[in-house]
Amino acid sequence: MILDHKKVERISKALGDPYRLKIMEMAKSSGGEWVQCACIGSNIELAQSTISHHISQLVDADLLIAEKDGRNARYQVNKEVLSAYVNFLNQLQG
Amino acid sequence: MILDHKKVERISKALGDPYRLKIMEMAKSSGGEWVQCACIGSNIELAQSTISHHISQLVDADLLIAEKDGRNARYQVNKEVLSAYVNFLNQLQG
DNA sequence: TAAATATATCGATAAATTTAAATAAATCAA
DNA sequence: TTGATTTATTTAAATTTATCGATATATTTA
Repeated sequence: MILDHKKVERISKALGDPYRLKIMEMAKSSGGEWVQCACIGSNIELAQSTISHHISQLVDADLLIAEKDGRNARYQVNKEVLSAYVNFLNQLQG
Repeated sequence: MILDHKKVERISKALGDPYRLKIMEMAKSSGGEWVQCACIGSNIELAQSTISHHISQLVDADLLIAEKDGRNARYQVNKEVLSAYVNFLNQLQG
């Protein structure tokens, strides 16, 4: 998968925030499993609406894959996009 | 080299702008050689002060190594930091 | 059906970022 | 030394982003 500049910008921006980095790490530490939105909320000291907004940005950047389960939502790291982003960065090294 | 979260945030933010991405690519395409600041300026349609500001952000994030040569400045991609950033991202894949 | 729960969206405001004009500082060249 | 050149800094305006409270939507449970 090849990312265009707009996409790389979107991903970088999404990763440029401490709370969103924390969310990514929580999604990762679940070892490939889905992470509940509620679980994220209980570990970050921000309003629920703010957390929802942060998650949206990660999903919009395709860094997280979202899934609805009844009234809950759960998320997973999108390894394919992350690895395409890494490829772009490696190519930046010359 | 291991990057803390603050550093990762700083790097991501620096990469989250189209002009700064363009600057990084210009620095890369020089094949390990130094790129003149003036060269960057002549390829980006922004005010000189704005470009200088963008470059500062890349240098502050340690994505670019800066060197002064008389009244000129030149830059190089910091491969070590870029690769540490890539390591962080890979580790995010679980 | 009604109440409770989980998440998303909207509107307002605060904070941060982007941009450029003006200016400063340093160096080069005549 | 004087004037031109290159880059950095300062300041201010415009734009974008972050945050939260209130509310909406969808779903589960009693």
